[in-house]
Amino acid sequence: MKRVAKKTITRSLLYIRILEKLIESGTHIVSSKQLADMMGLSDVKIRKDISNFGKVGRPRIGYKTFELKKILEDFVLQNIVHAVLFGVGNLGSAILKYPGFHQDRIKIVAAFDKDKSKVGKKINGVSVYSVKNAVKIISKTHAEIGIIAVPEKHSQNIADVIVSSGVKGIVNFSPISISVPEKVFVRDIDLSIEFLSLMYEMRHK
Amino acid sequence: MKRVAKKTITRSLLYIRILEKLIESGTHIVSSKQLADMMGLSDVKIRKDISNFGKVGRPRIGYKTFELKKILEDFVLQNIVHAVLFGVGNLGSAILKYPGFHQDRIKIVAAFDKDKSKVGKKINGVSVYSVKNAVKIISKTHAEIGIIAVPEKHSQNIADVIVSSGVKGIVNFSPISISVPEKVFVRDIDLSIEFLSLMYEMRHK
DNA sequence: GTCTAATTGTTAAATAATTCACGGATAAAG
DNA sequence: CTTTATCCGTGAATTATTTAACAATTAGAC
Repeated sequence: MKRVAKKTITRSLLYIRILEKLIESGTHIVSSKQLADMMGLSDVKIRKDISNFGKVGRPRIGYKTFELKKILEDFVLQNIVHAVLFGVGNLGSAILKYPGFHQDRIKIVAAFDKDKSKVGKKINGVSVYSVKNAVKIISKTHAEIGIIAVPEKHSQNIADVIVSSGVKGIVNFSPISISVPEKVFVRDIDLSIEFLSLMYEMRHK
Repeated sequence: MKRVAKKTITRSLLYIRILEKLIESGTHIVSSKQLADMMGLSDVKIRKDISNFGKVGRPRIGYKTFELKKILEDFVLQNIVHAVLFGVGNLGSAILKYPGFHQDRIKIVAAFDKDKSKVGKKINGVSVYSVKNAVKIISKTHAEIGIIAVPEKHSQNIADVIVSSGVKGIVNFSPISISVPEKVFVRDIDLSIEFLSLMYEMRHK
């Protein structure tokens, strides 16, 4: 199978989401231009992206929303993703309650915190456990992704715990780069950097 | 002035943060290799990035931490960034309390919510106002960035408010693309997409 | 002072992503 | 049945980014 560009993958996930909305609203056909307008992209980029997955559109008509969604899903999604969260502070709690995960295909199956007063509680239906039990619970829940939302000074420590549990994917919200074995993939979500780089862009264009 | 690559900018912001830590810990000199190890990058990429801003290192020695930080700051940062937040729900509250903004150069100067029970309160020192007063307060506080953390169905509406207030930068946390005039810059932070694209990467490498 | 090893800075090559240009398909009109 | 306007798919060109290769510099050893 041909290698698909990373950016094509993330855009395809967005296409799927828009297609879901279109289908829900009863739209059966959509053109690349219409999709482009909805997403603020160029139509040719959308056609190019889709072309990675076969010839699915019809000239003079467009794409069948349901069919296109199905094809994109087959290529870029798999089953529901199970994740565990480390750190039930302000950010961690917000993540547990984030509504986007429900409609989408992400399920947080357990949360961990050092704070004993939080352990044993449930937040948005997710139980909070002691970090000590993390490895055991991760293997029991078949979690595939670990989320780091602990204070910066504990991030590397938690990363080590996640790695030792065998999980191969980490979403890191702390503003520090964690070091992990090569086979473990990390996504850094760094709020400050987003703001500051946006500011740079605003100044320089 | 020569155009600097977008990715170089975001990495430079990370360099600044690491340099701050090094300076704080009393480190005066650092090599590109050391920086690279700390950040999980290649040393040549770091030298290439820095070379955009002049010849600042010394062969056989490395970079003076303070000097390098100063030079990077001069190029990629400006004064403190003032932002306003729309939506004081779970995510919005977490953003208001996010500790990374304090050390870094971002200050949230006001928050807005539709919910009357929230208006008038202060969260982490930031006052919550009615959305009706947004334009007025934005101009008074000289905010440069608007943050959208409202439920998806109100995102476009809030984006319009932000645009009408003259703000030229938006950080959008809602999982929907907002449409704004060309002169307004948007950063989408989409949690679901991060998880799902990470999952794709894990499967395909 | 000379040599050596380490480290920067830079040009060139390779890779990745986007945009352009246009051929091909086809629905709809007449 | 023919024409026409529209929309998809794609190879080529362009632009952006990373990686490789190596020349230049210099601190430190002797």
